[in-house]
Amino acid sequence: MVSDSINPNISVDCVVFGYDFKHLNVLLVERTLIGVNNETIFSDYSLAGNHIYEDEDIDGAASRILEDLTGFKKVYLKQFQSFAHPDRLKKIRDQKWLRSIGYNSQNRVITVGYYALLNCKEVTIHPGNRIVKWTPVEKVKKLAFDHNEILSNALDDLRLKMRTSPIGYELLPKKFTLSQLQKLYEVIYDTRIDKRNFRKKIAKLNYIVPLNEKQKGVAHKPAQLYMYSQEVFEITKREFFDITI
Amino acid sequence: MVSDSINPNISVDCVVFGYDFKHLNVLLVERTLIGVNNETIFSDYSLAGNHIYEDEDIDGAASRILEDLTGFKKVYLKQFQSFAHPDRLKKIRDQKWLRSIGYNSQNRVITVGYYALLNCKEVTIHPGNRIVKWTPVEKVKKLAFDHNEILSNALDDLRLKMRTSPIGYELLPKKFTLSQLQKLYEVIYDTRIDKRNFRKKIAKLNYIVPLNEKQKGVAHKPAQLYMYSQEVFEITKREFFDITI
DNA sequence: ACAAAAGTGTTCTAGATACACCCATGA
DNA sequence: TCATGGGTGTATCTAGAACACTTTTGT
Repeated sequence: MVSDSINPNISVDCVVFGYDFKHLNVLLVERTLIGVNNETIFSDYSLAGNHIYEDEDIDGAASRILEDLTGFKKVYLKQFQSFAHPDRLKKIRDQKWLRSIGYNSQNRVITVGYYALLNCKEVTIHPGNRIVKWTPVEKVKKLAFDHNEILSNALDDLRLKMRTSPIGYELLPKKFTLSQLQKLYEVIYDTRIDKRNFRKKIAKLNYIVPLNEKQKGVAHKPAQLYMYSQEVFEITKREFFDITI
Repeated sequence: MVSDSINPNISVDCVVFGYDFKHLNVLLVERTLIGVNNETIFSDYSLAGNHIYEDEDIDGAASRILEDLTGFKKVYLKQFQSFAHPDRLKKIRDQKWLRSIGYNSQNRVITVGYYALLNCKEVTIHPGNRIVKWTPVEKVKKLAFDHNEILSNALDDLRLKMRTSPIGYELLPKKFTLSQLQKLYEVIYDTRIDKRNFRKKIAKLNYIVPLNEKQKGVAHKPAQLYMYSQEVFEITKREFFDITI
């Protein structure tokens, strides 16, 4: 399928967002530079990213990188922005790192940013030989390259996109409760929502479908489970005109 | 400032939108391939685009391309999507064209898509030695390369963006009437809006400021002129939570 | 029996929609 | 004086906001 020649000028970076019912997390990959005497020169984190193959589409490259790192395929993945500042890989530690892994550190590299949405509890990460960790987005420290900027723009785009399309469900398990959905909005927009008003609003959306099933094994009244139906959404959505600002 | 070495793998394409109070137009550049006997092999249109210089940022490259073509600088310009399909330049006529202008037609090229917003009546295009024309977006025929796809995605992004940020004003002159603004929304969303309701809505937006000035020289009651104030918008905007779908 | 989250209704306010006539100007 | 687009108000309906108690389960 894919040739073994990579394009040295084009890479893809994936911001992998995962929701665990408490925080919005991002999946970070450890980057540790070891010196000749086996000492650690530095250790920090980066987003999941890599160069693309010459005969590979970028959407395909993004899924490949995600599958490589996590072991699963069917994940919501959206291209949101490209980053191409000539100096984006020119910080000293980034240059050292690039040379250590055998790259020509003088190459101009444009990276295409994607974000992935998934539910932490529904998936298991198979990181191969890399060390990865989930970090709540508000606790992320200084990352490799321009990855803080990439993360921050991904978050902005996610917040915007969630207001105009039903993508929040990608961060939840197939079957979810209304409280889990409400908490998701509260976490992403850092706000509080009234439970009764929220439920009235959701009740009007016919693409959020109640199932004949309740939560089990919880130490309180078990909640009704719901699913999101893409099919119902497609059929019932309508164009609207609104100057929301 | 800018070195003379271009990056053969990275280009920028600008979708230049212009509003003329009747249509949303896009600026197209003629592409004519002339044979050895001076016969026209084909003639069609493309978006405004070019490769970037090695030491140039892509935002800078986009403004440069826009300035080259139109002769003006201060234009709203937004990156919206990158296009990187391996076969995007592989159609026969595109290959012929690339060879005729001295490019290696086998190069893999990723292009970063931008759109520009301006008012046709407020600007004069200085296209240099190129032939350009404004075309209403709904009348655009088959374009060069993957430019129809780029245009169509730019339009989708513009329609989405206009719902959540005040960018429509970039398509109007500095001073505009409420009817011109209403018509803009009607054209872009292909819809009809009730005049009284529209005006009530606008009246609530304090960043659309009435001026002490009216239209002149029109064969009917002259309209009140308004301006958009970015400054007022920045100060009065507030975050909002909304599941609009 | 207690702790924990689920689930539910009413009142008030604000915004959306539908709709028709008079006004100021240039030709 | 006519043609053209500018400008205005009311009544109805729908959606948003504020607010507190009972229910069901596991421990």
